[in-house]
Amino acid sequence: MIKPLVRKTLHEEIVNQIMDGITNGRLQPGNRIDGEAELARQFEVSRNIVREALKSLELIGVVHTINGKGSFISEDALTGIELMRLVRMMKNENYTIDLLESRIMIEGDIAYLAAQRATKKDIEDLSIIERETEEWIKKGSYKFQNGLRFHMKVAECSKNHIMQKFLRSISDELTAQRGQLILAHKSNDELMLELKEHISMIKFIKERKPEETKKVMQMHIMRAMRILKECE
Amino acid sequence: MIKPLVRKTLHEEIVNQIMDGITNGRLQPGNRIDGEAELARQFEVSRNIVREALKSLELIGVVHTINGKGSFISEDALTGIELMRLVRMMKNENYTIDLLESRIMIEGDIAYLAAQRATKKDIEDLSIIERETEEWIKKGSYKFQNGLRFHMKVAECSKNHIMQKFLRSISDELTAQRGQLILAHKSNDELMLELKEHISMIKFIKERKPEETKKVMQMHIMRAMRILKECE
DNA sequence: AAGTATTTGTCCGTATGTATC
DNA sequence: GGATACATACGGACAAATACT
Repeated sequence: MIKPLVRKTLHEEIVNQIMDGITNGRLQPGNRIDGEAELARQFEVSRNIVREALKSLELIGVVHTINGKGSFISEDALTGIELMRLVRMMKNENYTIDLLESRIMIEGDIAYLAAQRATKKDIEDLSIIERETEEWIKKGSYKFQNGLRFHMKVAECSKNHIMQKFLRSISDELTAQRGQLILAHKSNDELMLELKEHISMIKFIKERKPEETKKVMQMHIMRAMRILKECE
Repeated sequence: MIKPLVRKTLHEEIVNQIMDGITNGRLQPGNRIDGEAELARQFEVSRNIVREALKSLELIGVVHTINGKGSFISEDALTGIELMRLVRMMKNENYTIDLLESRIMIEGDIAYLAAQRATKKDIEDLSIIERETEEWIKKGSYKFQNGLRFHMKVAECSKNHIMQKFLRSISDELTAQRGQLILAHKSNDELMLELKEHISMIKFIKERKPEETKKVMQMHIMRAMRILKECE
């Protein structure tokens, strides 16, 4: 067996230790953490290192620091930690299939909500996007990023901001991992077929048919999944 | 009008500027960022401040640093940024309703998958959890955290690690925000009713009935939502 | 193959602003 | 107001990793 040869940096080590402390209950939400100087002494590192760790944890809301008072474990520290681990998992290509499956589920839910909640203006916007996309395809200047516009607008129609942001993260990650690959394997015919599904969805949203909208959306994304699997 | 009086720290400002740069396309994935010394000169701050910002961004995978070479924008930098913004949104109590709705959707999906994929051992585990919970309720020693055990095990049955982690984040956040509140308003009768629903779900999972499992799960969570709304 | 410049990793000392009692 | 504890911020220094010649 070959060694992993990861040279962990000191601040990274401190971040992990604090996270673990919270996960296993040793550090409780609301508790004050020792001062920077004291932590530096305990970990036997410089204060700069402690600060780098603390500021990192602060960014994801695991701790919060009050000038002159000290640093405290946030009440909802676990949220940040779990989302942190979710980031790591999403970026690990071993979970690409889970990611795609998540997208199918989430987009289905979002489509369902969109059909219930889209305003008249929302539906107009969807139609405009669809027409523009059609022109781009015909011109041959279609880019992967264009394909996401429709999906993001549907997410907006759902009026659920959490699901919207989560879908955005998933899509960004999938794009980074396989965006070019997927697009390269899409013929113009396939793009036009996807466009027809878009139109079909707009119709169902307009008619307020959540279940139908959801089904078309899921079929729609499953094709991308099939294309992905084919070229592996 | 009164001033907002936000005293932003320097490293925070740098974090935001780099994030914005990536979002608006000025900084492209793969690009190298100027060295720490150079950035310190540009921002007119010390190197330590720059490092605090860079290490924070590294934790959420927006940049990665190689010793002796420099810092680079990650290919999937947007994923980290969007998940970062999701953390902020989840922690903002204005979005509690969106959060609960998300939980209803996600748990429905997870229950659906669980009914398709649970192994025999999974189902045994679920039964054990249910029996233990029943005893706790009868003893009167039921805690909110116990209620989550069943849900987390169902998530495990789904075999989708991404959805599992996301549900965990949502649940953690809801617990932090309203955990005590919800539990305080649950009578023993209500707890027993929930237990019956758990048993019903286990039955549907055993019989491989995804749609039914999903429906019970969603009803199950909607009751918590109603209790939440009642005591506002 | 060896040497030099660049860049990150780490530490130290010091000064200042802020909160608490 | 004064003392204390703490976070914020600065600048200098050297080691370790990397790149280039």
